[in-house]
Amino acid sequence: MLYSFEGVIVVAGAREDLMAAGLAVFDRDGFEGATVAAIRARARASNGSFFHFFGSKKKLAGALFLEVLQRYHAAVLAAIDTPCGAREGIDRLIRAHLDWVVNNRREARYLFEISRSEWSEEVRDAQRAQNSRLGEGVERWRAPLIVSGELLPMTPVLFFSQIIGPAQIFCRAWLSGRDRSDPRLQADILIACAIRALVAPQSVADTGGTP
Amino acid sequence: MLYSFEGVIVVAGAREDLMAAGLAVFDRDGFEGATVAAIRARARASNGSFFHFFGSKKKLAGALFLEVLQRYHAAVLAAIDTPCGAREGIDRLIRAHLDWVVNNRREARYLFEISRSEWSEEVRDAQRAQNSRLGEGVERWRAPLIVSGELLPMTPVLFFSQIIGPAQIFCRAWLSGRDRSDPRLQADILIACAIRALVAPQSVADTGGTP
DNA sequence: CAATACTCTAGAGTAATACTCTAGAGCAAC
DNA sequence: GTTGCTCTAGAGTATTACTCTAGAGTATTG
Repeated sequence: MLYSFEGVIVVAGAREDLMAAGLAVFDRDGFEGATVAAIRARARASNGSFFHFFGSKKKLAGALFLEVLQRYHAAVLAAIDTPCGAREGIDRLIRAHLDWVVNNRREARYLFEISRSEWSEEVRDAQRAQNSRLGEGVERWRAPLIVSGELLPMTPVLFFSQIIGPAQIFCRAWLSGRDRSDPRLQADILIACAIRALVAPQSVADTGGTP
Repeated sequence: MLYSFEGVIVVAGAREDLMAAGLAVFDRDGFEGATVAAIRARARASNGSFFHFFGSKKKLAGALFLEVLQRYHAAVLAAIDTPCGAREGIDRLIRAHLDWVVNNRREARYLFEISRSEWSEEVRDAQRAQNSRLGEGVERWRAPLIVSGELLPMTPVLFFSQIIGPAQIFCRAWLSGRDRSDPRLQADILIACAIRALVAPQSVADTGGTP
């Protein structure tokens, strides 16, 4: 079913309702606690509909995972779609990650906490494809900066691990409720550490680091 | 039941058998796929025994989580129990983490992949207590190095996020099977990045970095 | 229009499984 | 011997993921 809402084309229908309901129920009850009945009820869909669109609870979870992953990647890529230097890009990437997690808590909780890695091959392949597309996007921004000597040379995964890894420690603590303080409060210091780890020394001196 | 095996006192019995069986079955089938029947069968314990010791499947999982967490923390703390400088300590901490994950794949998979944060308050409190004990241990090593100016001053959690965060990206990819290559291959470069992020600049020059 | 095929809805029924309950064996204390 | 406690045993129950059959709605084709 297609209709427009406030000028934007919106896709709705039982399938989309079920996925939205799934996200909500997974967030409230966790993966184990979430029952198909609860998801069906929230989406006002019959049992037949549920198993027509998704063959199982796990397949719904897999479809949801890929959709949320896509939205997350889009948010990260959007941070560096306009050209910028090494420090500026690192700043934007880390802030994009923190912002997305805080502004999309439900989705982030699902992506990083609730969803398990017991996906089917199909889902895993799609995940790999998504990951490499994200990698390519980041590389388009990063490669020239390695050539110009602003960024230290390293593998794409290692670079990403330095950007996202430390931030994720705070995000996971916040998402699980273990820590109440907004992870964005750590943005400045996380960025400073990442710049020291990733930006070439002379470049640090050039642009003038914090005194 | 207590008996000694090769000179070491070993505790065994239905409770321990069930926990070991739980770890094995969770590793093989994931949390969802693991059935109480499978765990019981592997431990050769009756249904009554299972629910006598652990009131539910989740409580077994919680007990297992705390036990594995304790072993992991012990391994990390052991890395810095003998005095050492900033660079040496960072090196040891990162290697200890990577080594533990690779040498205890089952436990690591359980800790970082399978077990989720849907624990009871009791388990979460115990987790917090464990975490702060780890934090204290790390601080005993770190505090003097901040005073002496070798390490940059920052909060304990931020420091830990820089040590563990990037390494975890590789460990999770390896644990999930997404990436086959041994995460320990990244040790040197992860350590180099962490040193740039955490060690005071003059100290970097002093000790002579890799050319 | 009629016939057909296809998508989706509906809900009763089934099999699996986490958990409960009652009974009792083994053992220690007194 | 009796009592009390810990642990074992397994039959029974309630929940829940999933299957199956039937049919309504809708597009397609002759």
